[in-house]
Amino acid sequence: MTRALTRKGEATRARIIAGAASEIRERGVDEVRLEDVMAHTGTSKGQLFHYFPDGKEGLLLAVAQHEADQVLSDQEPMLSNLTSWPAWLAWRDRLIERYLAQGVKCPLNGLLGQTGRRAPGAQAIVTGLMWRWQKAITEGIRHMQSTGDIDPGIDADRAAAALLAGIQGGVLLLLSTGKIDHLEAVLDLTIDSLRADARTGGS
Amino acid sequence: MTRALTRKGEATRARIIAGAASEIRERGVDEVRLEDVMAHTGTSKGQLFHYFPDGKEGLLLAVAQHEADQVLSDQEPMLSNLTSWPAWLAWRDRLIERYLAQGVKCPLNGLLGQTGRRAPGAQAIVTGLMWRWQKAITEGIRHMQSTGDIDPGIDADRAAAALLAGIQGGVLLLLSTGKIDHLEAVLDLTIDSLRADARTGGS
DNA sequence: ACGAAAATGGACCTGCAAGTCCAAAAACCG
DNA sequence: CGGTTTTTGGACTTGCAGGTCCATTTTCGT
Repeated sequence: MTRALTRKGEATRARIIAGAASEIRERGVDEVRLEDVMAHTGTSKGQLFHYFPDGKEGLLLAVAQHEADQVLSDQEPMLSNLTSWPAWLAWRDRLIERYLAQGVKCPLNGLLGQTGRRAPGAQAIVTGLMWRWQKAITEGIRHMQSTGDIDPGIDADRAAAALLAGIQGGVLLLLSTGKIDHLEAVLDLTIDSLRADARTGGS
Repeated sequence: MTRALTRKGEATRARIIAGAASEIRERGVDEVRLEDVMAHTGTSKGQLFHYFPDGKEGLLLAVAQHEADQVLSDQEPMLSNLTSWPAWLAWRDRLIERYLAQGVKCPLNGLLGQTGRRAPGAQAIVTGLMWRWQKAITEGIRHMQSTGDIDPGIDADRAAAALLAGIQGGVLLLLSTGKIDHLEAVLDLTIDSLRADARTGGS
């Protein structure tokens, strides 16, 4: 196979991805020229096309994957341990804190709308991210149902879908308005609603 | 003033905006060249820059405003008449129907992420759209509270913020995954939650 | 009808950013 | 070590899309 990557090469490749990702978060996909990436990572055009033969498209794809992974790992270990109400609140706090800190510089912003159009494969990456994300939430709900903290009658998948959508919309509105209020409202009200269902036994 | 626009001119200008909007919905902002707009609307380059002296940026801004208005007017008259539970469900159905029909060709997709970066003013347009949208929902909730159909104890603005975020996220996920499930789940569960609060009197 | 202002068509210019190419340097491996 | 492969630098090419310009036609107001 053509699988040949020196240790140094591996490092350079990683540096390019990380640098490009950072640059894109800062300025947006279509404001970032390959030249910017070169300057920011101390590389040459030859290197870019050496490690990403498909040019910008290939690079964007790699960046998209990098960012998608980051989004989830930033929520760990909370996201994978939604096993009690305090754990849910800790996860909530982590989300708020994270998005508040990053403000407008959101990797999702780049991934969706922008990268998605150019690189067809990026669509798949986003879909995969959402799927994994929702799956984690679903498992959290199921666990709470198994312990009786959430009414077993509700459809865990459907509830997770709604919560995930709320989060995405909250982040979107954070990007548009600069205010975190929507994200907060969604998280608090949705989680409250899950707790309420347990109390009232609403089917 | 330089305010001079013949009847014919007005028509041409409108045709350009409508055509550009359609083209952008179809292929995305950065896939649409001025040449495409010209071909699609039967206009010349001279006309484009005659009606939009700021070039592509100005045109995009006009398109953004056009699309933003469309988003809300598409929800009328339901959105402004959220005065009973059947009315809420009718609104819900209209939303589902509308977004199901338009599928991936979403004006918001163009407005956010893409137009937003290029034209600073587009950000303001999106913010304005969200604000008006949320205001309409808030008023719906307040009305239901006044008739006792929703518990007066809940924060109408906060609930509306959460619902709006859910809708945005639902649409976003529709764009990513092609499935309407998230939007449906958000609408149904959120509205159900509002009704439940009325029954249980949960504060 | 007629002069002024607006509308239209399209040739032309220009800058820029992606992509190509190759030659030199460094790393790898037995 | 020495041959081979990878890595690197950067000059050069190319295509294209946005923007400029102006000559011509149409519309408008009186």
